Amino acid sequence: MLNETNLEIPQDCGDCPIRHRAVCARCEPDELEMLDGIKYYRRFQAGQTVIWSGDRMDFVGSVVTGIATLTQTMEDGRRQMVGLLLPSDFVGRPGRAFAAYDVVATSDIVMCCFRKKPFEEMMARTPHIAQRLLEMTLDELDAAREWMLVLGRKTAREKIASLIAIIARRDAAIGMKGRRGPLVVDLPLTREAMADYLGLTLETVSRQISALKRDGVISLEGKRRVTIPDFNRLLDEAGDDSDGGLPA
Amino acid sequence: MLNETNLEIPQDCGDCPIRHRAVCARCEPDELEMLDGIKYYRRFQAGQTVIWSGDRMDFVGSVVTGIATLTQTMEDGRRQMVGLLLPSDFVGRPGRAFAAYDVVATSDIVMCCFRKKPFEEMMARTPHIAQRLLEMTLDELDAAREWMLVLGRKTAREKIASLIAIIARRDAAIGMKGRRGPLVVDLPLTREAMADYLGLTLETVSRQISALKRDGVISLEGKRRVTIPDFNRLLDEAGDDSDGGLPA
DNA sequence: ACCGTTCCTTGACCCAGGTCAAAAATCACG
DNA sequence: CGTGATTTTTGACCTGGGTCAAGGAACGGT
Repeated sequence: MLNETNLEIPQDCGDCPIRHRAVCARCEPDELEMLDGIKYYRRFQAGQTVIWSGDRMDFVGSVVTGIATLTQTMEDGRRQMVGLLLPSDFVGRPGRAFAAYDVVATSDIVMCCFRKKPFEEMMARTPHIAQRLLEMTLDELDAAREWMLVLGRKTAREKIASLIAIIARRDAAIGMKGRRGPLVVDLPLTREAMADYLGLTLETVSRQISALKRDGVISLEGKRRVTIPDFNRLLDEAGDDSDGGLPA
Repeated sequence: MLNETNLEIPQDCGDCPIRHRAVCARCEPDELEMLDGIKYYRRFQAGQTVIWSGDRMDFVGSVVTGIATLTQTMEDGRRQMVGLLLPSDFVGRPGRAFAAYDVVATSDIVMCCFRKKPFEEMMARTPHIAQRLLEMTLDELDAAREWMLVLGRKTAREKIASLIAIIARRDAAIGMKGRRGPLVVDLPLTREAMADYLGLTLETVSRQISALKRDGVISLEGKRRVTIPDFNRLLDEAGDDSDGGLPA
């Protein structure tokens, strides 16, 4: 666990895996070069806390590889995940000095960071960045609202099915690997993290996953790898309109 | 109910009550004048649906007066409110052709609308608008995330206390009326709408309000008017850090 | 003042999911 | 491959909030 994989990965924006999805997606070559000048990479190990809620935040940045979570915690320890950060997702809020949520690395991650001040200045001069950030924020708001429906109105079984469906969709959006036939998805979360995401207990998560497996909606290989023989069946179990599925 | 109060209220942006909080907040006089040229007002009566989810949306706009809600509905009728639109809040998403949620007028409302196309064009040329919209969207995202904690982890009693606290805070932010002493707040929502907001049934909402009254946390005058003798007590019941309250 | 409608309250009962407890599976590491 | 730590599964039981049902209270129209 304590392996020091802190080698810096100096990288050119040109071969960046998230070049076309992150805040910089719309930037012209010259703008990109300026960003290139103020960026630096940071690595975090699985389980590490990137930022504590309430801490001063002197940077913003993008997840380049790996998965992180945004969570809120009440005084008595109840926790709710409020965001799942996949590659290209943005962390931090320009114009805000203190973190509003805990950010935790769920897997080993690499982040592309910018010191807040220079980034804000650059944003003021570069509409392409602000435009892209607005677009991404609107997408996140939509995702948050969909999640409010899940949290407020769905049953435990529907919640699990919804989570698997969402992860499967995002995987598909990125990887575009072998369409047709059964999907295979890696759940990047522990049962406890899923529970925090879904407003459930980890016992209930476990029971409902077992139930979906028993009923043939999914099958498991190990604890984390899920096979989905029929995606529409899964959407049905999630209580979603079955037309909202993958692009055909 | 069918009184035709459809008189247009031609209004100058200069005396607009939401001039300094809406999308136009940052605009310079000349920019404001351009907006003025493409705006028009629409009124809706309490209970009227402004937009149905899935409908083509050819305008965006701001709530000027009154209250509206954003809700999502599942096929079987389960409903979740995902936004509460108060004066100055923005409706619609630039770049999106179809509404993602139902928008319903909870009280009589006046909206300041812009046809989508001209507004988008103007946004591209006017960074002040895009900047303000980004800021507002980030605020909404924060609100949505706070709401995810409420939906996912709070008890029914805490949910009700949270809702009252939030409405009290927003009222205070706008009105800045008589600080000190017991707050008086009008709940702009029916019990059913509160239930849709909180992921509860209306019966549970009613019971919990009665319980908070019985325990002296609030008192009621009629069904909608709430008096809060001790705001910190209310925050406590909401499960919030009691320091997050009103500015002292 | 009466009626119909809408909104709200309260009671009785029940069940989905939480809690507590223990065992099983998996993994890291010597 | 054995040992301890971590994660997951499963069982037994309980409770918060949902469901169903019956009244009340408030309001607008005639």
